Amino acid sequence: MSLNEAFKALSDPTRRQILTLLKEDELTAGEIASHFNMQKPSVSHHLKILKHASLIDDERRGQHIYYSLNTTVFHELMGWYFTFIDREEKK
Amino acid sequence: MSLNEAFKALSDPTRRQILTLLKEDELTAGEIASHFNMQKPSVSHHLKILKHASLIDDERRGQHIYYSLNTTVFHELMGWYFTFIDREEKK
DNA sequence: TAGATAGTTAGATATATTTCTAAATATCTA
DNA sequence: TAGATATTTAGAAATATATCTAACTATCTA
Repeated sequence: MSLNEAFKALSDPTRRQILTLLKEDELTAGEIASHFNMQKPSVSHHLKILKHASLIDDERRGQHIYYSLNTTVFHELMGWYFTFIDREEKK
Repeated sequence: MSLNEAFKALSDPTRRQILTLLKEDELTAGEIASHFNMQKPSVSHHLKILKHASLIDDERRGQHIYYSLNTTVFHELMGWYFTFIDREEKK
């Protein structure tokens, strides 16, 4: 999965806030939605984009779907940013 | 300037490539534009967005405007990402 | 199996973004 | 100062994105 999707996914403030919520612990779709002033289908759409970018994982347990952070891509993104910081030391 | 602008600016592949070009050295608007299959006004628009997000600086020298990286916001973004990676060590 | 609860999908609409062409501004040089 | 070069601004068109409501799917429980 290209970082392209991740950069796109991270460009929306709602999606970044969802990730921030998931830093603490996994949450169900409903719990996530309850944090926002937005209808559930809209939140569901954001979750889909985050999942597509591999920034989160989902797992159904009974009636609920639990979402959790997947940090693999965060590491890759850090690597990308690091190439910009890194060059300063070479000067 | 909020990181919001930076995240938005970074969501476009052309803009990320402009930043990558500027890792090597400062470049004029024309030099940057010559790397893309796109008219100059479109590149100029991307430069404006990067500048607005404080990801680059510009400086006119005679007829040319030189663009260069401004790494301050890169550091701030790294900090944001780090809060996601960091929590893994706490487990 | 019917009803309730959790969540997604579909489709519409409003807004934002990307790109283009044409025109304007800034600087240099003969 | 006129013409050439570098770059941006303005405005239009096409595409993408975010959000909503209505309807659908999945699971649980009485």
